[in-house]
Amino acid sequence: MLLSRIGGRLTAGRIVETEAYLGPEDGASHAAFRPSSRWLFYGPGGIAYVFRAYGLYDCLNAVAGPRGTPGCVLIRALEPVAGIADMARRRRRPLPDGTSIPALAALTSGPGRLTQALNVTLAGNGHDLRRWPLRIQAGSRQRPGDVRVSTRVGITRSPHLRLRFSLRANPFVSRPST
DNA sequence: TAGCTGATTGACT
DNA sequence: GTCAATCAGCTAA
Repeated sequence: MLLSRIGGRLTAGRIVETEAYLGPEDGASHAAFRPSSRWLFYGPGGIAYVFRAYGLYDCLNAVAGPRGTPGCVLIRALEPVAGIADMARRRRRPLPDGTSIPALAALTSGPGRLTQALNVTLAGNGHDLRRWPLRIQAGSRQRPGDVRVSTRVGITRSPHLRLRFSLRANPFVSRPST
C-alpha cells in the first residue's frame, strides 16, 4: 500500500506493478548514468527517489536494500483505495459514472499518473517513506504464482532484463506484459 | 552556455 | 498507428 497525505487529503492505493533498477551494472538505472542521484541509491532503503521524465511527469521510486547496496523500485501502477475523488480532481479527469474499472485505472495506472493522483512531486525526493505525508505500508501478501515477471517498460538501456513485477490479471497494471 | 536525452502521457489519424 | 509537449540533469566546449 502507498499512502499520501500530501496537500492535506488522504489518498492511497495498492501497489500492483513495480520495476526494479539495480546499480551501475544495470544500464537503465539512474545509479548508472545520473551521478547527482547516485548517493540516494547507495543510502539506506525506505527513501523516496523522485525524478522527472520527459519534462512532464514525475516518477516515484523506493530505494531498496541496505546502505551501500544500490537499487530501487519504481512504482508503476496502483489500484485506487482511498481519496478517489481527490485523485480524479488532481488528474483533471472527473469520474463520469462513478466507479467503472477503466475510469479508475486511468487515475493511477502509470508512473506519471499515480504521482499526479497522490500529489507526489520532485519535492518528495529524499523523503523517508516510513513517515507521513508519504508512506509505504505492508499490504496483503501475494502468492508467488500471482506475480508476473516480465521485461521493463519504456526503457532504451538494458531492455532485456526481466525486472518488472505485476499482479497477474489485475486491471490496474499499466501495460500488458511481454 | 548550448545542445541533447528520456523509467511518459494524451491527443489525434 | 503517429506525434508533440516540456525540463532536470547530463555532456561538450
